[in-house]
Amino acid sequence: MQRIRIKDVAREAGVALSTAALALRDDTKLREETRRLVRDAAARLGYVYDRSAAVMRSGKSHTIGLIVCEITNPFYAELTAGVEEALDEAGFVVMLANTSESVSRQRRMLERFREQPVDGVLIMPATGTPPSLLEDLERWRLPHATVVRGFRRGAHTGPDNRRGTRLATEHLLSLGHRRIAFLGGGARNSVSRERWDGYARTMAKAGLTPEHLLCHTDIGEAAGLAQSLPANGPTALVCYNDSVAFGATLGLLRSGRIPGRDVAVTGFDDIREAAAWFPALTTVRVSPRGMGQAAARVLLERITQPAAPPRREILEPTLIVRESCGAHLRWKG
Amino acid sequence: MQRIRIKDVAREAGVALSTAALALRDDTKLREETRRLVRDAAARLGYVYDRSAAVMRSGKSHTIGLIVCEITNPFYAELTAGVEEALDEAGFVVMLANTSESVSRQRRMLERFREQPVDGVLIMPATGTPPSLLEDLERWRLPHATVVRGFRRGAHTGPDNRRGTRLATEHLLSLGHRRIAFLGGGARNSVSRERWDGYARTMAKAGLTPEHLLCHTDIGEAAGLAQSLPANGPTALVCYNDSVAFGATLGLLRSGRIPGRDVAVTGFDDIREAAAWFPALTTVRVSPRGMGQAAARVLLERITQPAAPPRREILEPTLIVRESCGAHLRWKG
DNA sequence: CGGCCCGATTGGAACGTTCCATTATCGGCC
DNA sequence: GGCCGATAATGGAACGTTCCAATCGGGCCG
Repeated sequence: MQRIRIKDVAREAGVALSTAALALRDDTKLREETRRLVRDAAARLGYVYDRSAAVMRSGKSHTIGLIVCEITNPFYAELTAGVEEALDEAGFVVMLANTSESVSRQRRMLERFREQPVDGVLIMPATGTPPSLLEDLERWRLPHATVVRGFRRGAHTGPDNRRGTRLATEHLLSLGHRRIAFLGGGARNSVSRERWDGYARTMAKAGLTPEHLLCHTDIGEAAGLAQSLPANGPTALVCYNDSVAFGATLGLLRSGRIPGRDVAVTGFDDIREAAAWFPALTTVRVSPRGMGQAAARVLLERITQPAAPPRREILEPTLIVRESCGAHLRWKG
Repeated sequence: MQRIRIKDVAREAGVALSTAALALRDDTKLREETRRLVRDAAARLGYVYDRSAAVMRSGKSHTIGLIVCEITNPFYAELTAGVEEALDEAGFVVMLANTSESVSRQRRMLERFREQPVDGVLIMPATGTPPSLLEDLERWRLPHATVVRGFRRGAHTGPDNRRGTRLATEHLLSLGHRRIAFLGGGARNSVSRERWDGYARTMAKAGLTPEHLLCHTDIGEAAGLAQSLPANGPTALVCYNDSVAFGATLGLLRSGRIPGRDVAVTGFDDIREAAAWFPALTTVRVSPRGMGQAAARVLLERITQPAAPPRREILEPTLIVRESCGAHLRWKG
């Protein structure tokens, strides 16, 4: 009992090989009756479509390569889920590569995807990725798009990071804070730069000096920094993202301070855990899942219309006011 | 300027097609000199290996399908990272499918993977998956293995869940707790059953009655349950996993109780955030990343030796005592 | 009645590798 | 000098689809 091919189905149904192939694709060039005939024969024999042959002949694999900079980061995990969801709907499958922020691993995986039958790649560039990567992809004629982190050129989907931290900073200013520090974002990538920038500009416009408390996107590290914050230090923290904000609140708790009451904290991303947090996290919502879906659509557009100019989709973030900024305490007195 | 094939490289190097093919695979049947000749020619022309043809001819894709029940769950995200890491090392690529605990979506993806050129599938079965799935996979002759959640038969890698909750429960008993409840694990899958079982048996052996506070694996839901816990309720909570434990501590904080001091809490999994938590989470470590790597190896073994009996690898969990169980307070007085 | 067009079906090449059997070359040995 | 084995290289079929051009009937029109 060996594998059944279209040839066998054709013989069983009493039609030519190409007719059977057409029927199995449900091509309307064939009479409905013929199609049913073939379908039945296929079902009887237990025929299973062999994509590898189709891929080789047609050159389309209906597969895309997804390069994730750090899948254990809840934000990127959620984004990945969105990408996968949208691509599945379009009949595409995701090949996953987690680079763990390693530029060399990213390079290796991209070279593999070039050989692999992949119709395009969606990239969240590892921190420190040289912009020349984009040129390579273009030279390779590999359809591509970036998400969250991006370059000046090329198809891209991401949040308006400057606007996001501006909203958070303005909110804290409106609550009366003056010593507001920026926590996290020590990485050299576009997101770090833009988020810092939105905060710094807003501070400058208010006539205040920005202050950068550098740390990586790591709960433990952020917690340590917040814990050792002096009592006469900043009264509010604009955090690089939710994970850093979580760390900040934990650090404050450790040092006996209640986040929201003693020091205001804001996040960025609004990952799932943010609403359930203690205190519930005031944050800038960008909807990672929605962004993943949008990015998938942008890439699919590149694949189906390679000649069209690459689309750049900047999503507007919104400020979600909860408890960690202390706004709710103003009403309670 | 069209795509370069082996044929072109062969002509450039002045050798036969099959010689060039052999050389590009660095086959030792060829003189080193010939291999170099071909390699140089390939480099000169910018030859790119076309895997789709190789896959079709050889029947091996060096690709596996990974079915994740919920990738936004940090535990599974970490596990996915481990799988990807180990497979990459073996020269395999991961096709990702996130089922979001939907049995029908899982079915659909598996059927797709059957057509897709995939050498095997690694599955974290969605809650409610019928055991007949295993029979289907066997009938399809698709090499497979389960991780974390599994069935009675078949290749499997997972933690000793019973032992895990037993360790946690025994620890709480040794700290003097008597009213210990089990929180979470409302899902109908093997993990839920086993973790509950390990707790319940240990309680019974100590002559105490087990108590089940049911909720899904959701921080918000767990927080709500813990928050509304009466003052004369359980003094300790054995949680289904770390996420539920996080929820529990947040809920306790909300109701003005300090987890660890007022109510002891233990988790399960030891995900990354557990150590940084406030209070640092006492939990059962299973090392999701290591488990992912182990599972990948088990599946690869199935693929390379289909005739061998499927391996079942049960990993021993260890109790990591931190602060949330209150053990550290015993010394401080 | 013959030619034409249209829808339905067919035949066969092509995709770019891998795999297997075969040939060529050469040195050593009886 | 012919035979053998080993090493190095070659030739060509095969994998299972898709794609394109060709064929086949039958109805319609002039």
